[in-house]
Amino acid sequence: MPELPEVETTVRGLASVLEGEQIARIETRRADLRRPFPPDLVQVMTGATVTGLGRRAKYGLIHVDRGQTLVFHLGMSGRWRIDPGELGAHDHLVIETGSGRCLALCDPRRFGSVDLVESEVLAAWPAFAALGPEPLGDGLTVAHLRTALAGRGASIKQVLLDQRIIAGLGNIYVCEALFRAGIDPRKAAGAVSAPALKRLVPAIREIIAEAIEAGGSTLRDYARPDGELGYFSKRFDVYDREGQACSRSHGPIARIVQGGRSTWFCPACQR
DNA sequence: ATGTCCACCTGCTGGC
DNA sequence: TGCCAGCAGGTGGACA
Repeated sequence: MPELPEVETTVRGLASVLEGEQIARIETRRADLRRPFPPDLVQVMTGATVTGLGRRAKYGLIHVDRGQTLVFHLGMSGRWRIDPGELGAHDHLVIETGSGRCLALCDPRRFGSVDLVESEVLAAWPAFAALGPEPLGDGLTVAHLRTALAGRGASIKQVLLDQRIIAGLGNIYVCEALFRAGIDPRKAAGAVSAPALKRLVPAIREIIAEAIEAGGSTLRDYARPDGELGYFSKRFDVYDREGQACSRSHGPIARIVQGGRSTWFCPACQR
């Protein structure tokens, strides 16, 4: 699943196909993903011109000239296939452009979603209204984290997965950022020291920026929309590396479960 | 409010 | 070889 860097990579891939293009045809091939497709999706999008692409947190945005924005989320297993040729069982939404290009939203687990939102009030859309700052934006500061984490007894790992604190971090990049900042993922969020928060902010920015630069990560079922592989997965320090040697301390990477999800970290480096 | 658990769904991997 | 348990990038609802 796509975290922020994978969604950003996806959006850039889609932009190269959709920007300025007319949507000649759009087809839903089942009734729902996580939620039903919007009932007016086909009517609104057919014949519309794409005015721009965007991203907020892990959501991709396709703006059209009818004051509406198609908002998609890739869930755990979603990806867009560009000019797929033959459609498969998990290609649930298909878009054809005026110049004959084809896009298929493929999502085997169907944890993703597609919504239609009025572009003017996008920021007030319920799923967006509560989101925290973007990791690469001006809003992610030590002061913000200090306030947002104050008094929180849950582990820093779990709290950083909360999209209201920072928008767009997922399991991979939280693990990687905590490693880079040298913070024990089990530590209560409110007990993380000021110097540690000062390391955490640039650690998050760097990880996310490097991952976008590398074109996202490639795991079990993620690929860039153009079919090329992302290279960031080769650079993980801790994610999915249980038992392997830490690049810094050379001690073994540990795996624990927090909130039902795996956390990988180096017990020697992260305190 | 905060924290914890679990459901949603399919596919892959590793152990027996 | 085959089967089955366990696990996977996220979100959000139900509970204490």
